[in-house]
Amino acid sequence: MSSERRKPYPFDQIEPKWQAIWDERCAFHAPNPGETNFDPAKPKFYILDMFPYPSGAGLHVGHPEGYTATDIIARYKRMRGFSVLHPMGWDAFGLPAEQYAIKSGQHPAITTRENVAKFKAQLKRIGFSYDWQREINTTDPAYYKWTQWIFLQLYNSWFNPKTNKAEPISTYRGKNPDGVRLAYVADVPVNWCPELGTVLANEEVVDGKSEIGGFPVVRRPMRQWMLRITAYAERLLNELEGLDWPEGIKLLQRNWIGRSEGAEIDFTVAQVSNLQTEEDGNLESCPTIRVFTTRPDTLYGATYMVLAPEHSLVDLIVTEEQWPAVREYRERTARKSELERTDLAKEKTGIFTGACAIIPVNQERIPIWIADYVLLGYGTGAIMAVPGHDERDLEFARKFDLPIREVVQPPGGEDPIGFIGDGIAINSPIIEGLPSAEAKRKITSWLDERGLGRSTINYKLRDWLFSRQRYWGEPFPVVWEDGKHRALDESELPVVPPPLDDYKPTGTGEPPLAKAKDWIRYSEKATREANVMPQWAGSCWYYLRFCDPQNDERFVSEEAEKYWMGGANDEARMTKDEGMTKHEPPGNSSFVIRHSSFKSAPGGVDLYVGGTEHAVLHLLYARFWHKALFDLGHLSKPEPFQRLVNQGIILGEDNQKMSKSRGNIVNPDDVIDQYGADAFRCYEMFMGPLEQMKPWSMRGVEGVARFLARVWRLFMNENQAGEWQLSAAIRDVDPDKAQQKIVHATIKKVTEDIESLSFNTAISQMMIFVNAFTNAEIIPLSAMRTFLVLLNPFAPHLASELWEKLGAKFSDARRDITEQSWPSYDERLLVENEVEIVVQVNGKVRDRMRLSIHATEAELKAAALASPKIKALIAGKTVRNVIVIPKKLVNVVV
RNA sequence: GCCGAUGUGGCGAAAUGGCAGACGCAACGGACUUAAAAUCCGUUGGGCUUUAAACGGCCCGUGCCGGUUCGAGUCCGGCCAUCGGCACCA
Repeated sequence: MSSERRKPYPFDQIEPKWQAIWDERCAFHAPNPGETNFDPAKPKFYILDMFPYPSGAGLHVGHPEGYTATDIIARYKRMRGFSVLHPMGWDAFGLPAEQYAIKSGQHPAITTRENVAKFKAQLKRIGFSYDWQREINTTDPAYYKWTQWIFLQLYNSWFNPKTNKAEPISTYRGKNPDGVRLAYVADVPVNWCPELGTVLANEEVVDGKSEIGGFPVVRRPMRQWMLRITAYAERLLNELEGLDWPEGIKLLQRNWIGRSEGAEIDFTVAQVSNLQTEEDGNLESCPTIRVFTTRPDTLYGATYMVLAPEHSLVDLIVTEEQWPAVREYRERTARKSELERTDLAKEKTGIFTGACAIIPVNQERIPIWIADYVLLGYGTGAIMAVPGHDERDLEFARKFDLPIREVVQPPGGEDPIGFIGDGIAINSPIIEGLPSAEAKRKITSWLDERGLGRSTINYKLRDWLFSRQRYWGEPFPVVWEDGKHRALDESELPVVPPPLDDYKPTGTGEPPLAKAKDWIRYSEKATREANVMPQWAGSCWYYLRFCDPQNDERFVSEEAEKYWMGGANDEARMTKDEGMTKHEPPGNSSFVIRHSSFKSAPGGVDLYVGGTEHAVLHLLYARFWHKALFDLGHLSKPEPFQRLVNQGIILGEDNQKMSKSRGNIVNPDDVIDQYGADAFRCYEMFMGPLEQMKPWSMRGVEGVARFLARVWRLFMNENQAGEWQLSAAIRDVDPDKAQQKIVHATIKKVTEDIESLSFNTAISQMMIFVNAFTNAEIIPLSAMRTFLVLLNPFAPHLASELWEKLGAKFSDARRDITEQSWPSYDERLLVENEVEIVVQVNGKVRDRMRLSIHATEAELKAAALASPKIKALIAGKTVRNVIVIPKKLVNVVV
């Protein structure tokens, strides 16, 4: 462009100016207890964004969506007298920096530093009111020292089933403490990704390929660090209840945890050819196979049994003649990658072992098969197959021509074969004629009495695979000596990884750190653990560190934790919000801050905003760590995040997901260059409901920018010389009645809409306000001041500047707008004397009339029936009913 | 297959069971201007109709079908479509 287009208002000067002022004054620093300026009378409010991974690509418009929402609330809450904790940091360990290091040889720390600087500059440009003194970085040794410390807490504790909580390992009385630690070592079949040279967690594998990069993944057994999250399955499930999270997210977590009630049943193996060689002289005690089932009432319907191919008893029971086929099958399944296993899910495969099992209730013999549709990791890795009442078993039985037996009579009289619901037990002597629920109970206790089974609860949730064969992550504070692991002492933290000449994976599964020969050697006898922690580790507890980010004595001081994450302040917060008008949109309860729940709120962070992609993993892992630390007495509440809100994805202008390949990515910097940060913020919020997916539109940004320019021109005129000066129309006079009304209506609407996170409609109301004043000859100062305060959370630079301009002319100005308190409204000023009443005939609007709001039902009815239009419509018909809704409408039914 | 979310003008959307489409975009018309941009004012769901023109009047309309109700975008039942998650979990 040859000549720069004139800006509709000078945002390019205003915005950097105020950002510099805020920075210089540390305007948004939240003091901790004990710090000067700390005001114990103020209730706290902890509002948190999911901190980003600072990628080389920089910020995209999706990031600031949630960040803008939280910034509005943070600014609003401050103006309502809260002490607001609103921090930002960097989740900076991760693969991209490491892969760049592999290519360039540059240490990932350098890449990370550059990317962080870029992200931070971009965020600052948007004018977010973060407390930058609390900035943290997961790759900073001062930070990950405490990540390692938390690992030590897990390592040094166990889950006591009697107390249902974690306790120091010293309270464990058993023989094998290493078998019960919350952090333990196990040889597990893992998802090995040869391309990345690392192991991936199940959830990092999508369709048999790595989530990052899309490389093929195969199963391979390896020694790994695991975290015993399964010990917390029950609590992670039950304690969801007290959280103000979207129901959908809670459901996702419930399904992920996957609790199911059922029974374990022991089956004796009937023919054991190899037993003699395996266990000499102990022929009497035949092995038993334990199965898990949710339908013990279908025990009589079991016609065969299936073990997972990797099941340890397979070797023991397989017969001589079946041995080659079984071995071949096992090798074939082991070779299958995850991808093939899911792809081939359509067709069931399996092989007979030659052995038989005995049904404990009737001594009947059934064949034992192995098949990969039975998973080793779930239940006992073995099932009793009831093809009559299970789809998978039915498919398998039909393919291999195994018998099918009916043992449940469906209630509706449909075909029992393939019926999987509850019905009446048939062909089942012990429970004959009982409904399924009762039959389950009876047969389970029958088995229990005879030591043949027991009721059990199973979870889909698996223990957390916690080690990675990478460089750019937290090293474990662990050494190995004589094949045994040993934790380092707290005093040896942080364990800092050495720089390497070459960050390439070794390809053998050995982590890159193994190359650092000097570092690995811990002492004469001991060597360091060479694995590192996964990226989740740092993000599992960052919200705690924000409470006290510089502490080098503790991961967070007790006092700070208690204040920001604790409940001591709940009362005060409630009182503070009493008297505020709230409306609860029905069926949308997740939108509303439920102040009534504060008293018993289990969570510490008051509002946590981020994307749905973290619905299970991050949120579940963080809850797990939080509970363990809570059990060990380090935290005051059992849950980390009281209220959770997910922002929706922002699509490109073409309604497609933004991506490089589609070329539809919108860069926030470009938007801000052209329209300013305030317009960018307001547009992000004006697009639609926060939680909804919605497409970007540059035209839409323009519209919002136009609104802000109208705000500017409401206050400012251009003089002959083309300079902006405060409008002479603004005078210190009382607003008239109509103006009064719109001021208070706007306070009410904006306040309620911020509380319910309906930012789009709050902005609409402010547009209505501005439209109403645009052509006023005299603009009352007080109305403008109120308006600027309402606008401030949304467009803080513009509001600050105009507030300052008003202050320069009118001596009543008191400090910056950020220090003003939020206005309250007077409901009485919103009430009109007269109101329009709609008159309907059979539910259709036929007339309207203006009546006093005090008109009685009888008066309304009379007025409606007296209307000429209505008279004409109901002429010759009998009025059957008249419904009167005071202040609203009259419906005449004929 | 299972679970969840969503479906309203040309577009983004709004609507405690009570006037569907607030607010914004786009479009069109007007004012200002030598002109354009910017700005300001107005019109704008579809169809039919009265009229010289205007004012008006009527019908239809919130994915589809049904129900509850004086009254349904909203509540209930059944379907369809799109998006997201899970996927042999016994």
